[in-house]
Amino acid sequence: MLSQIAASEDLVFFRPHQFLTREHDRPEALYDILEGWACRHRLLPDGRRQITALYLPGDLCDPMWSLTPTCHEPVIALTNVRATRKSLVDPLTIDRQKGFSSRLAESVERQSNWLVSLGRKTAVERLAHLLLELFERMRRAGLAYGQQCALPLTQTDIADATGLTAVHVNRTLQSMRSKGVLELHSKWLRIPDLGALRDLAALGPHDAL
Amino acid sequence: MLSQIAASEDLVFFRPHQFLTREHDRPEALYDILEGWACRHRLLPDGRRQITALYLPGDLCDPMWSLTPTCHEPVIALTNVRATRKSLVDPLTIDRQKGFSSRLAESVERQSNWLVSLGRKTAVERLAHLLLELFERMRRAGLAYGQQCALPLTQTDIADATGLTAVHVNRTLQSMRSKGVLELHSKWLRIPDLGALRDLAALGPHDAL
DNA sequence: CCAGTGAGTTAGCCTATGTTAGCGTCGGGC
DNA sequence: GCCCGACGCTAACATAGGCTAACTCACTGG
Repeated sequence: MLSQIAASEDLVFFRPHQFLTREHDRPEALYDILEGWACRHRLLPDGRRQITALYLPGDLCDPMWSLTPTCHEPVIALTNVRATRKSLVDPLTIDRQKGFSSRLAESVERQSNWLVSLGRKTAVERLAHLLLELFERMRRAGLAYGQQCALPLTQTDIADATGLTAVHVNRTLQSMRSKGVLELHSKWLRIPDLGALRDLAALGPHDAL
Repeated sequence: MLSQIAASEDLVFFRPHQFLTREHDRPEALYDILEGWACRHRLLPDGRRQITALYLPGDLCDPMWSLTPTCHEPVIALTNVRATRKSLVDPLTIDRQKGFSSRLAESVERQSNWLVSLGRKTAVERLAHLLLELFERMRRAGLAYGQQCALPLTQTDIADATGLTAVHVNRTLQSMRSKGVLELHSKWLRIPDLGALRDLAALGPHDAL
């Protein structure tokens, strides 16, 4: 039930629902994801759940831990995850990490984007925004093939990331699919018309993904 | 990427709606607010608006600019603001600033709290949460008097911070007022029963404010 | 083989919240 | 004194999205 033994000093594996980081841990290491997806989330006392960040292959989870004395939100695997563990013992090693500060900046900006999405966007806009973001991140990670990529989230995961219910995510995805702006079957996403999806996402002219 | 706050400090003033920082500026200075309130926000193409951070006296706006190459969201004054301008000059020593990293950490954590609030909480919970947070911050800044403090936001501002409409904020505040959990008239907040308000805010057992 | 589980799907009903519109008050500028 | 624009407030109506509950498929394990 706890994490499996590392195959080598740095390499670690996790199964779905396993914790990479527990709440209130003092952050001692960051995980660089090689394969699989993970998320950071929060549970309200009555069980409502909000996913506050998604981690894809190539992501560090979470760069924000380098800023805070304690992890206020747990990180869990959504799929099988293979990662390398980067010790935080010496903060300077992290600062020297190649690309660390740009990853941190991206992470902070994405959090703002999500805030706007959750606060002011409709279901269609939130889904379009999320799926575009994820596709773009997969593309940058070299994991997109043309207009397609893997998307190993359940509809419940998507609901918890977008602040909707799973039922409504289903309804909304159906309707988007029937309009031909996206396809999403069996953990596989295809975006026939990127421009159309962007229009649906209510992005500002300067919003990057 | 990290920048130092230079020794030189200028006193500056802003009027309501004036920009402290414009979108897409390269951040050259942070403002330490001495008096008045400000916010960071974002506008969607059709005019919907989301406030992504609030700045009270004693706050630095925005510590996050030290992480990003460009300000992706404008900061504007909500009231008259008096602040000192801290120039960002030397890229290596910002973390020497007294209290800077803890301010940054708080700012990052608050952003997560808001994300959960916008994604999963009801109107009552969001308002309770926001007002508690603001009261607590005012208290820490030495600006609360017993169970009261100034709260110079319009109901429209509150709506844009909580992802609700001004009309619904009004309705909900009325109902909370009639239940005796808070009073909010003429820019002045009173919280007769802090515990009751906390219960309404759907906070986790470990959520600080 | 069967039972159990997780995921996607659909339907019907329900309510929290949005929308629109209008009213009254206040304070500032002229 | 008189506008005029913010702002708070209310009411009537509209709807996006929540809630509950089934049913279907895999898939898994015994």
